[in-house]
Amino acid sequence: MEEAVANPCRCFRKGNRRKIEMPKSSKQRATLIDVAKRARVDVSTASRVLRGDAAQRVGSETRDRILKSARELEYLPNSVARALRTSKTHTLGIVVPQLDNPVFSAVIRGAQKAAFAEGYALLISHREPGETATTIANLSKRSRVDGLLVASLDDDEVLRSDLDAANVPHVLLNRQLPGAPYAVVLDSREAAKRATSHLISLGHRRIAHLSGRPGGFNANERLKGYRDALREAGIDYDDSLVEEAGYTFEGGKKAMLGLMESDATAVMAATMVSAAGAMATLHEAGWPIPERMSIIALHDGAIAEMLYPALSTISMPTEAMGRVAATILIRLLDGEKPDAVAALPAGSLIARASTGPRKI
Amino acid sequence: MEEAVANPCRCFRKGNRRKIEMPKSSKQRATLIDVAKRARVDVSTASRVLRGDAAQRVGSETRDRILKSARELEYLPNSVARALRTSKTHTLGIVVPQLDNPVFSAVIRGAQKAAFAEGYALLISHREPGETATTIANLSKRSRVDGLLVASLDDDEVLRSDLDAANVPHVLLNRQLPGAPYAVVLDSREAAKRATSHLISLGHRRIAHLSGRPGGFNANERLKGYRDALREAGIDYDDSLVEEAGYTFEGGKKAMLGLMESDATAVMAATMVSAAGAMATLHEAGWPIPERMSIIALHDGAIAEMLYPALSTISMPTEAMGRVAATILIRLLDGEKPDAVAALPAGSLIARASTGPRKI
DNA sequence: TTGCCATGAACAAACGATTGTTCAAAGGCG
DNA sequence: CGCCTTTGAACAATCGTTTGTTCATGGCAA
Repeated sequence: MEEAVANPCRCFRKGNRRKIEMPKSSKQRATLIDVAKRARVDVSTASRVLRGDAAQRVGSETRDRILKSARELEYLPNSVARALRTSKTHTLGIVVPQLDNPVFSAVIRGAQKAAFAEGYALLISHREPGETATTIANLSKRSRVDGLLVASLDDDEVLRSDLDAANVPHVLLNRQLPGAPYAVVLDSREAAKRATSHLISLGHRRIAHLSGRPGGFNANERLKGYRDALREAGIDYDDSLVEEAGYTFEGGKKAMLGLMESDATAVMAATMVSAAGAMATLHEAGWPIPERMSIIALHDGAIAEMLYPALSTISMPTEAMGRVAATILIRLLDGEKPDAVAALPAGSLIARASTGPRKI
Repeated sequence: MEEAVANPCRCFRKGNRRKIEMPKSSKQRATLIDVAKRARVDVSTASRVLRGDAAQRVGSETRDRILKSARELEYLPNSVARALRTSKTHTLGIVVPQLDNPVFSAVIRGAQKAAFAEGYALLISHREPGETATTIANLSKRSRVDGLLVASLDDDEVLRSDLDAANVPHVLLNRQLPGAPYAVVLDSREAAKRATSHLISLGHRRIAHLSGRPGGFNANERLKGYRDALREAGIDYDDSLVEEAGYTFEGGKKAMLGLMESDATAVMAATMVSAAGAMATLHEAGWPIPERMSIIALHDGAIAEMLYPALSTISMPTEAMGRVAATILIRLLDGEKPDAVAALPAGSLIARASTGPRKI
């Protein structure tokens, strides 16, 4: 019944194709076949010319005819057909745990730019914390993406098994995982050290740390940097000054509540968002920043300027991380053997109003 | 004959396939051919069963064999091949002007969820302000996406011609464009009215407005809502109190500078980001918020809580906008005729600390 | 018993590109 | 002047699905 409706179209198109040179209603995209037909060559020849196949020699006159024909028809290769034949989609997937965190926005932006520049598209997959592995696996198993850029706050084992199931080339973002070879990491340790040193140089001695996910790769690195700075300054490490805040506003708020019981005069937060939470708590309690409590965070971004007082930070090349990760992944897909781990240096101190000399 | 010599690889694989049931190194994904072979049916039959083709009757025994085979082989259809055959990629593209704006993050999240739920993937394209039309066109012309979700701050003509060039179904986000039928819009007018009314109810009479891109669809709507509220309260409209701030932090900062010359006691900002800029200026000048200047913004989000004082807002269903837009687009692609414009109601007032009674 | 129709499944042709192989003509060499 | 090597371009198979058609079979009515 519907068949009767659906059928004539095909037949019409077919017949039309064979008889008339340009049957397509200009709305219809031109295919390689159209180009070849118009240039009076075989599609294989047209393909080789348009792809710039060096192995095959083509007469310059023929070449010109094909090029001209393609230009006139505004030919653009159909990437689906190409993908099927070559089994490369020229699409990268990026998996992020939260979309509203400015850090991830920057990573996505960087990845997008690099991918685009290399002729790749970027598929985005927002993976809710509790969501199952299907997200990652689905993208790859149905061969929608050639490779994956993965940012995850999940436990090692969970992530590990997800990636195994996906069985697709991948580059980890700011994280290392035993068995997952490729990663781009920021020098969080050095950044944490610089942040802490800044506070020390302002005269602070009792410096607290709002840590990320305890046991996580980054949390450990940052803790190391924090201790490095203390050690260099001859300050004893006191683990009661380290409070878990995760990477959320709420986490920062709660953690700061605990820290206000201590004698800390300054805080080094793992990320801007948790720093913002800490500042909210301080405001509520009426503690002046930085007079009563200095605060500095890792990562820089627009919101650092929006906070009051403006947040001092150690900038981190997050956009570059996205860019580099995408580039590495593409190299990998091209069969090259890039370095397994790309370490990006920490950025510099951006001293704003949230840090000041110790007053008490 | 020569084939045997020249083509060893291919032949080997072919022969192998025919003899052994599961030649693939388990790393290799199973294809429909494998499933059919294992179930001893033709691939067309397998296809019809697995896709649930109602038009074709299949013996229940045969059906079971195919289903079982697919299960055992962990068959997942190759979406590229399917896309080639059906010319539907089951991929949506989303174009956004800025990735770090929390409003767009929310839209993307919503779109992602809805798309995913319908079996679509989401391709993201960050379109830098000055960037040429190629972004939009490239996604569609190479048939990578079936349709586009478009958020743009560009001028009507620019956007118009970009979309024309792309020639692909699209849904506009929070914007209407003559000639572009489908759009999801937020009720900015009502939101602006509510925000302004809130300030009026606090006793303010001289209320300034930080507007968006003047002449833009949203800026106009918001201005209307602002004037609606003033009119209802019997307050005269004074266009010297309307200052352009765009949608940026810097814009908000500058605009507030101008407003401080006026006798305004409250500000209604078009967006959180420009409100944050305005607050920064006030802080710099030492004007207490809300004592000397109340401020409220449209759209709610995490940063409203991070600002100091916490920003009062009229929440807007931005995530829903993404969700609805994706849903409409998919309906459209399914050949349905959804309503051209989906208007989402404004959210409610979230009164925080940045607005207070008029003091002077 | 013959003929016909429904049923269930195989056949085969696309979708638009890439790429290994073959083939005809032209050119060089002995 | 004929043979053999280049050179340039066509031929054809294939990627994994979908879907219009055809074909064999068995059951039923005439």
